[in-house]
Amino acid sequence: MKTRERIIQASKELFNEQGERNVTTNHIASHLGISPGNLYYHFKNKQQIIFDIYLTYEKQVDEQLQMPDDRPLTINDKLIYLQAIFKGLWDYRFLHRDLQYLLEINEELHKRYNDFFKRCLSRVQSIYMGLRDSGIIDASDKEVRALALNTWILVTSWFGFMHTNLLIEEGQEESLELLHAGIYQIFALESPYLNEEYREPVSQMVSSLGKSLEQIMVLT
Amino acid sequence: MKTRERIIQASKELFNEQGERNVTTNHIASHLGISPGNLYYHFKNKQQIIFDIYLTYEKQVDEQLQMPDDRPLTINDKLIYLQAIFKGLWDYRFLHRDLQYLLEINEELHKRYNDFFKRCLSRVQSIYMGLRDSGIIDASDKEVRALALNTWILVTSWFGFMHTNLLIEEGQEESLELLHAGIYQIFALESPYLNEEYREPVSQMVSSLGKSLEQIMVLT
DNA sequence: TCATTATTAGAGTGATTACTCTAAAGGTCA
DNA sequence: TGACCTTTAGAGTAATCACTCTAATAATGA
Repeated sequence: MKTRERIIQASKELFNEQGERNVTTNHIASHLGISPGNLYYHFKNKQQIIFDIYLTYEKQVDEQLQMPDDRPLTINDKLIYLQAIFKGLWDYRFLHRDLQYLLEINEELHKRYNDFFKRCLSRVQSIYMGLRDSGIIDASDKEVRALALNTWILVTSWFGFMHTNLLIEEGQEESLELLHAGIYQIFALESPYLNEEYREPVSQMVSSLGKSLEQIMVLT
Repeated sequence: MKTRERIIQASKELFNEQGERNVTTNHIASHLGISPGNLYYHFKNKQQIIFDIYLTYEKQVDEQLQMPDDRPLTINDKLIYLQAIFKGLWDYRFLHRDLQYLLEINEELHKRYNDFFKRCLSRVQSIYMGLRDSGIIDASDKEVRALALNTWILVTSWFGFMHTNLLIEEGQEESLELLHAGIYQIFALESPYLNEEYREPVSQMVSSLGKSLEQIMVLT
């Protein structure tokens, strides 16, 4: 792998594990066994590394939120959306963790993120409207808009919430379990709008994923 | 006001306005026109200032979430809860903004916050159960628990969301408007569980508060 | 009044950090 | 081979920050 690419990869991992604030450019360089000079040959500053990581994140989410244009949405589609989005959030969790600061110090990133947010919100709304067209949920346009926004906030805040409110160590096993708990919470958000005939199958599907947060919290 | 109290006040304001990361102890001291030595005479370090601010926040929320033990809950109670909580969140918004980092560097704070969270979640559940006892909402225990958790996450993430996704300046007018939009979103969260006869009055009450986020976002 | 304690000023310090500069090494191609 | 461009090393630097130290001043109380 090219040095530039290695820097992006390593930075992403270190930022995720330790938080952007705790990872210096010298840390990144020494983690890769390269010199600070080399790092700054490839990136003009730390912000640019972050910006480049963000671009890969944005691209990934944009692809994940595509709607199938040839067929109606199913409840399984919804599950796949959520799993993909939560996985992406996990892989780039430092972004949402330090978002306020990162946007504050980089206006270009802030603008770009704002456009991204609007696009995402619109997509989430479309997904819920797609589910309505498929007869899976029943909600007014106004309800769909409020639901989409609440979904967005909940999803993007999920790992932050987990980290602050439960004593989480960085372990694959646990993170996966808590990811499922996040999906569970999102389904709880939309479940009141589910049409009668879909309640049981959706409930089955969600509970087969893993533990709910409720179940996890009893244990901790 | 005593110097110690002035330090707490000024720190809280500066942290809120600029973020804890951007406010140094020297900033705080010079903002108050006192020497760094003086500041460190009253507090052994920056963490202790934060901890003391946190304690006032915790105390305030604990008081706000008391249930009336002599009468059933009304929809107006719910509104008052939300207004108080959102106001408190605004007054201490730096805490939730930098929560992950702040808990990470101070184990005592982390433990204390964890207890606080559990207590709050339990209170929010009680409030929803109180509303159920009053015949205002209709939801199973399981639904109430999921609803309470989603409410908590949404509320504590609200100002962070606002700051990152809308281009907000620090102005009283705007902040108040966005506070109302937050209340609007929370009511959207619980509205599916409202009993038929309360839908109209609640909807009236909420819309009389101010603009929804939807209305605000069109303008920006 | 005077001794004692509480409060304050302000210069200073060691550690950290983002980033720079120069020169060397490696690769490419005529 | 040798000219030229790309990549790398690594010492260094200016700025910043949390915090310390000493001595002066104010408050308190016998």
